[in-house]
Amino acid sequence: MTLRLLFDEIRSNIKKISNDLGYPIVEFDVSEAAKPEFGDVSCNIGFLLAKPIKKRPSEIAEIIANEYQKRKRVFVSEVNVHASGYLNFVANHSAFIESVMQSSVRQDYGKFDLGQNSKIVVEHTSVNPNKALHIGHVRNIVIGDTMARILHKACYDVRILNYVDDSGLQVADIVIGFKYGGFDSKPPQNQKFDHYCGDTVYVNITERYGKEPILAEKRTMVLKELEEGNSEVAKFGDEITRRVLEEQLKTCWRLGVTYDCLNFESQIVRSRLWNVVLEKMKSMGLIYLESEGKNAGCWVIKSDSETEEDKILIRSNGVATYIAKDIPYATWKLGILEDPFYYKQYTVQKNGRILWETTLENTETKLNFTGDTVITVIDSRQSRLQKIITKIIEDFKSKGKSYVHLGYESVTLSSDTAKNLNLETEGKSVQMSGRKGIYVNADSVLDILGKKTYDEVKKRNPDLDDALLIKIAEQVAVGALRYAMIKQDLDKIITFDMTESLSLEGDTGPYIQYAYARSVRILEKSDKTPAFDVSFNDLNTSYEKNLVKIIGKFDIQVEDSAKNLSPKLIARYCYDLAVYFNSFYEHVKVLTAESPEMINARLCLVWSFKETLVKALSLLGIDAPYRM
RNA sequence: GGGCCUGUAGCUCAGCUUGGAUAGAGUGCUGGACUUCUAAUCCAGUGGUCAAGGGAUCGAAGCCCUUCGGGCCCGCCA
Repeated sequence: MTLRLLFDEIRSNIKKISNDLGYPIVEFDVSEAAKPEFGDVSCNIGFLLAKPIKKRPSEIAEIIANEYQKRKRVFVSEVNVHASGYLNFVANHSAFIESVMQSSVRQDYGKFDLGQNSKIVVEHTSVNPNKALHIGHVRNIVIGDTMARILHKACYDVRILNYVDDSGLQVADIVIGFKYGGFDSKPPQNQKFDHYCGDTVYVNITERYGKEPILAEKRTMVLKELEEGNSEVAKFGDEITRRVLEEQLKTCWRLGVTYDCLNFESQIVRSRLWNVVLEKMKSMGLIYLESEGKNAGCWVIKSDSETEEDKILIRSNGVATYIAKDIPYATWKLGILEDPFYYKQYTVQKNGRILWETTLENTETKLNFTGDTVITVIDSRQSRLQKIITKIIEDFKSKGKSYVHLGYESVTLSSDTAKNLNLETEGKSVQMSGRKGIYVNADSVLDILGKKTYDEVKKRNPDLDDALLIKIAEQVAVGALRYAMIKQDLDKIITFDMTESLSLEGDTGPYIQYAYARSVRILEKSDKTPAFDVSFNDLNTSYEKNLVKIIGKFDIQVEDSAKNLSPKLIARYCYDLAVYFNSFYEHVKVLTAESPEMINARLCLVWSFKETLVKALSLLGIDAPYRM
């Protein structure tokens, strides 16, 4: 019995009692008690029935409590009425603890069958392949990757996609840099190619457009050639794109992120999927040829409201707009149209997962990366566009809610960090911009964090060899960055400050990892293997009870997080686990407990905690080092 | 002008979906705890007109309306 089973029992009993008493049906809430002194579980049914049956909440709670006493109650030891009107329950300690301990050591603990193996696509990252990933991209990547892991835990069949926009202006810009801007396509020694393209070539070329009209002229031409795909420029563009992509992926893998398939925009364009979608939209009457007004001669999507502008899909000169690349891609992800692609293996990733890529050449390999539901992780500046796509897809599928835009607010740079980039902002934070060179690269942050944690781990663990120190430092650096990017609500702006992000205390990834290392250490120092076939009744301090209770909540957290597409709930859960463990650690001695039985019982609890934490952290993509 | 998001402690944020018990963390500041399973820790104190006003409710940080402050989006660019 985890907490969920306790809730379920109380819920069904109250429902029965209320029904037997002839009360009207109300949507009452059964939830964890707000404070320990109230008990373990609370129910608000008294408040809800107060009006319909004209009794005071506490009076109703009293009646139900009396009735509850008469019923069979296996997992509830006490039913109390609070003067406020709440109905409070105390769990049967021995039954509860026994069940949490047993279930928490199971390999699949925390799993909750919400998805019933239905296919779900998560698309994230999707960074233009002309630059290195900066910390703003990291937020996207971490949200997408974490969500994918949580959905998998909630029994969805998850496919992860990364969309490579290799035919856009940004790629054209660096192609121009190499072809006409005088840049060598070999980066200076020791510099990653993506850093070189983004930090040097891209920033330089966009700056020169104003002064050198010849470069600007080349732009349109290069862009066209990239889309069409047969020219020498297109081949060169493809080569450059792939070199950048490879370096970007290295950063993603460093963060513990993997994918199933890379989708190249150029191929979507060249596959002519757009024409099929267009004809279908015309025949379904989803788009209109405007005959008058400022949009005369354009195919448009009519807006619902009067104030919102219509969205142009095809210009009066017959050329499709940007959104025309997104719509066929969205239909492809949902498997609405016949798949024009073949697939070939890009690489095998570190975790053994094969990464595929789309191709238009017939490789005789047909795979399926579509889903019944598609989640697209894009920052909320794209909300308007995503709303249009969602609407069109709904018209296509008529099934509703199959295309979900998971939006999030952007990452800005604090004024201090901006100052380090020679940018004076008068104390205000500033939006990042790849074009203007205002950003902090993900690799740099990880390197700086890694250096700091390396020194710290070495100081604390002088006995460890260097290779291990480096590994631990990297795990802590990644943990710190991933946690910082995921703990906050999606619609809050994250202001990134380099100095602040180096803090590893308090509500941080390393704090949680540290709790794990402590638990491992206890188990390591004990010469006994914990035996679980005993009674745990003696674990009855508040520190122990709290820890058991939080461990017992894991599957509920997974459910909530998956249902609400809210990855931060798992981050908070990990933090709470660590807080309760640290408190236990300081107040309750394990290895020097009063009896061998007590030592064993507490070792079991530590083991349970360790297993649960490592599973929860893995949903965040954070490794837990055993020493730090 | 329209749309989306946001405003809770000095600072950074939980809580708001689904109204209910004394509004919680981290950080900062003050003080305390290492001969002890790792002090990246723990414990105590400090700190709040939940932006403002109104409404419905027995009851509002939460729901509705208005106002104000902050951010983002609204091209026959991508």
